[in-house]
Amino acid sequence: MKSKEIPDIIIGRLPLYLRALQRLEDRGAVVTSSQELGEWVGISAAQIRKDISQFGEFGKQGTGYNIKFLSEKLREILKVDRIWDVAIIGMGDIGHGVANYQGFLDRGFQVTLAFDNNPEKVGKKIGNLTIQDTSEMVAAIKAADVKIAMIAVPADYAQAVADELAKTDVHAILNYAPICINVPEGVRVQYIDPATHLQWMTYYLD
Amino acid sequence: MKSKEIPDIIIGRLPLYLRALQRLEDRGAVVTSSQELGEWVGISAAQIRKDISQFGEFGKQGTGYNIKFLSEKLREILKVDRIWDVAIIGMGDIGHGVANYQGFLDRGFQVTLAFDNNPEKVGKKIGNLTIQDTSEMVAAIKAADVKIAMIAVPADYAQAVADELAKTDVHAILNYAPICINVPEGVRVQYIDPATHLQWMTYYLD
DNA sequence: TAGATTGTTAATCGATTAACAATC
DNA sequence: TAGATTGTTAATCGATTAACAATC
Repeated sequence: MKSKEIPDIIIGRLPLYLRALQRLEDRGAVVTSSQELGEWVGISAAQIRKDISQFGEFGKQGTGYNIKFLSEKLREILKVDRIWDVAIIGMGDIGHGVANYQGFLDRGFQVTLAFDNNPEKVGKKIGNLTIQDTSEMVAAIKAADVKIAMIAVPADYAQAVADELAKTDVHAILNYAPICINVPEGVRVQYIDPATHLQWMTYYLD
Repeated sequence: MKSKEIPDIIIGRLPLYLRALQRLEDRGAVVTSSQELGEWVGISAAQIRKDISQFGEFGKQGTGYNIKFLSEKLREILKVDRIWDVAIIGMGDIGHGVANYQGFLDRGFQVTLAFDNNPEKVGKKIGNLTIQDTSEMVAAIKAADVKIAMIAVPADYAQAVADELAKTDVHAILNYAPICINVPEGVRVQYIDPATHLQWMTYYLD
């Protein structure tokens, strides 16, 4: 058991390893090596061994890693050996897409609350989810003890939503609004902005 | 004019600067400083100055950066001083969401081609976009001289789509499928996988 | 035993920060 | 001129890679 803090950049790679392991397992593989896993995720074998070894000795010399065992360990480390409830704020196109997204459940998440401030949308159902008014957000999130939220409102409202979320126990925010938000100490934010990703690549086009 | 290669990580920050500058401009600001811009994007002032200075001397000592001027320069550097045509492959929920996304046009992109291999979807319209059969993809992308594609098919088909795209002039791929794809030298790939982002944060939750 | 692959250390590489002269 | 802020250099910090003993 290490007590020193693990660099955030290493934490960020674990989900990629887990994702690849799950695919290897689906294919019926039982063991893998840092070499093979590295090819699947596009990361050097040395780095994968170093990353994994931060958390324990999960491999066997001469053999490699047992896929099921390592997956389990990674799920425990990342705390996705359970299902987390997630709230979405903003039920426009993006919010709808995310609410319908089928890829969450087997990776540790389910959307259980949805909010919008448009009275025409409030009360509508998406699957078995009923859209609530944003004015009820803080109370509903507190009551459900939700820790994770996704912001899918226009950029101009994202900071206001983040400020409201600060009144709850939400400590992880996935922000789809194309703007950097300020949050209290201890709250993590991740950003998804397709235009930003595309602009990163056009630099290299001719 | 510098001839040495600019680190990719710096290129990746330029879109964030540009995004913040556009918001500052919307607010009516005329000049900004590395200090202020840094607060908007969550990056140190020193780093912003260093990043920007890789490309020229765009600021004025004692004054800061003219927002309009710097935006223009960044758009030129990133080559988003034009509109790029983009193709989407896979018209499920994600593909639909991306096709309808309103945030592309004023940041340099427009979706002009959409493909799916489901005969029931082929021929349907999304806005003024008609879904074509994936079998026509290579020919259509070549004919339209499209350089950017977004993959929104299930994980099991993503590599096959990438292999087809390798036959075209597409050199930038935004991959929504939760899998790492192999592409030829010179082709760039960016990934968007919300579950991966969420799993990065659950580590820190309790 | 021989072959393979881990876990770990030391060396390399690259990125960030601090500091300040230049100058608007 | 005095104050402010850039552009840039040198110092620090951290991450990646290479190499290999340990061991399955």
